[in-house]
Amino acid sequence: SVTFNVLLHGFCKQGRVEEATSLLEEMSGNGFSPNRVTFNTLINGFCKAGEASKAAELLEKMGAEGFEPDVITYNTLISGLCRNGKSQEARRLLDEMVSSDCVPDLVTYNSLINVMCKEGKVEEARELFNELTSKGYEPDIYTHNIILHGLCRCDKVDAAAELFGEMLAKGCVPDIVTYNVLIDSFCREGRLNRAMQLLREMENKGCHPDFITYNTLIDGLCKKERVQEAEELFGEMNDRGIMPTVITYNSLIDGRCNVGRIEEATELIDEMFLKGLVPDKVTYNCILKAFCKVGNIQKATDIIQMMIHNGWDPDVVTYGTLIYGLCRSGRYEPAIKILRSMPMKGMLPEAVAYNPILRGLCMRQRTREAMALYTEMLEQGVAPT
RNA sequence: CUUUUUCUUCCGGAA
Repeated sequence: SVTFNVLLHGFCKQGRVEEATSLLEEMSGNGFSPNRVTFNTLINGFCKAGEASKAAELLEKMGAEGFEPDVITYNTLISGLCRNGKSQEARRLLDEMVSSDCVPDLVTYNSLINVMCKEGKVEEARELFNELTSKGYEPDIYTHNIILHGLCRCDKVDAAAELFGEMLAKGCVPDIVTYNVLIDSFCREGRLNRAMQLLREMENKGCHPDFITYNTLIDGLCKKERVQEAEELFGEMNDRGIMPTVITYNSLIDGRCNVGRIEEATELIDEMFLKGLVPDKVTYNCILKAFCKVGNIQKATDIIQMMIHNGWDPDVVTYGTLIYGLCRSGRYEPAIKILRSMPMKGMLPEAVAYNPILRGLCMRQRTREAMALYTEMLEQGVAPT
């Protein structure tokens, strides 16, 4: 059954949880009995696929088949529920975990610290981090990376630098994630040269950059409109045999678009297909935005068609962008029409979708229509920004 | 054999 669990894990890692589930059912019919690891694997699979409720159902089923959840089960669900925005349920599970004498381990604490950071409660996270030692746990590389990332993301760069120093002093060796976090942080601060320097530093320390390192730097350079340097780095990445991902291309595409190289950006889509990479919604949304900005509604519509043709449903961002584009071209009626069609596609327009229309109407002395639309927006329960 | 950390479009947060 170890072999079978490995197989299930493989399916889950590829996001094919449904297939994993049916495979399990099939095997159960043939007399195979799942163990705790089997359940843990599937619970994790559902969590990662964004189906937290199905994961919770599996917990029930697991109990019904006589398996008590263990630390790993709880850890998986706690982080999974939080990722899916169900932190109150996670809280409940944590209590259940403690009351059922299942002792939280370092992984549990790392998850909790991470959630606190993601919720913007970095101070609270730091407190828990400091309490770890007295609880008998030594913060590991995960703990440090989580806190470092949390501090960087809320611009507490000095605190982050200090922690990094402490980390080194304690003999905790920075790993590739640590470097990636720091490089990203430098990029966001606009200190691109420092970020590039860190890339070379990590190599000297024997830590080899991976695709995330390059993606981070390429995106950072693109955001600063240093697209040519980003392209050079992209070349370096290829030379070293590090395969680009969809995210690499999305960054480059967005970068080229933002410096007005829309045609060249579009060419990258073809290149992606040649490399076996499948452009995603983000890819199309980037190009769409570029055409909208220059008021080319025809090309904008074309790209949406291409997106649909390749099997992607336009999302809120797509619609928001198109509405923005139509407004820029003064075409308010079609913009409003699209806005109104959104609920039929199962999407509730947010304020972002209304804003360009409202702004445009106001600037064109069509305040009355703007007010009517604004009232309508409030009636739909959309919060103004 | 299973659980925790890092990268892309829109928005938000802060001002």
